[in-house]
Amino acid sequence: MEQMHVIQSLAALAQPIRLDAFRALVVAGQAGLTPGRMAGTLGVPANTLSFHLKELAHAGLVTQERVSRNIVYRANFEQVNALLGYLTENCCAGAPCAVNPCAVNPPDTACAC
Amino acid sequence: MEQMHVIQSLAALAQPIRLDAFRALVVAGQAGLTPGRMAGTLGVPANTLSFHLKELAHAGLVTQERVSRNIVYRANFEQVNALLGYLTENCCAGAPCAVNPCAVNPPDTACAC
DNA sequence: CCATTGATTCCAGAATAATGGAACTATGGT
DNA sequence: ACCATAGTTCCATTATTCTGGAATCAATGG
Repeated sequence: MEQMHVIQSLAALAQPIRLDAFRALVVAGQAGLTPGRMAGTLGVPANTLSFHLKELAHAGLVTQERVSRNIVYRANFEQVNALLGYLTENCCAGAPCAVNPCAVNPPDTACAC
Repeated sequence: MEQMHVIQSLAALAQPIRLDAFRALVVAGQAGLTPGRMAGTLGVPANTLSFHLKELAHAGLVTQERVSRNIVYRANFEQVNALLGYLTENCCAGAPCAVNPCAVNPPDTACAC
């Protein structure tokens, strides 16, 4: 995952409406949610929500699938995991440290915690 | 960790200079780095870097300690872990899912993965 | 106490992001 | 073909963030 893409993902999540929407999708899991539903529960105008969902989709954090009249949005968990891993890559130059001992990082990164 | 603070942390990381600086601090670990060093390696004017470091500090992602003429910045790992946990809280409403099986979440959150 | 080095603050211009009204597209029902 | 519903795109306004020159503050050495 390269720098630019990470920035884009972080920026996508760094906005109240988008963070709420994303977290709702995380909770919804495989079932996903439609914009209509989200607009209702989050109390956001449809066009504004659409704008923000596009940001999330563009960052690859959510996927869209049309189902008849509706469009179902789902959180993209792989993308989130990749993002989390990036932040602690090579932490402490390999020395034992305070980062989550259960290793967000894949084994090939230098972090030994 | 509340919503507003999470937004602030994500926004702090969603900027190229700040993400570079933060990752450098993550790698540096307990030793930390001074603004002077970072300005050199990152190729950023001192005042601009200072502005960005303040953003990171304000979000609680880094700490500062004065050591004689220098100020040593260090990454705050606890804060990062809290941030990562927030993103996948209650994922999939408790159903088994694709989120990191090694559980970024503390045990009391519903995610069973 | 003055000079030097390391770092921050002040400021104003430039760039980027967020908002919501109105118009548009797509699907399905009658 | 027509209408209703679900979502998206367009656009202009507003608000926020980024940048770097100049001035300032803090600590040390002569």
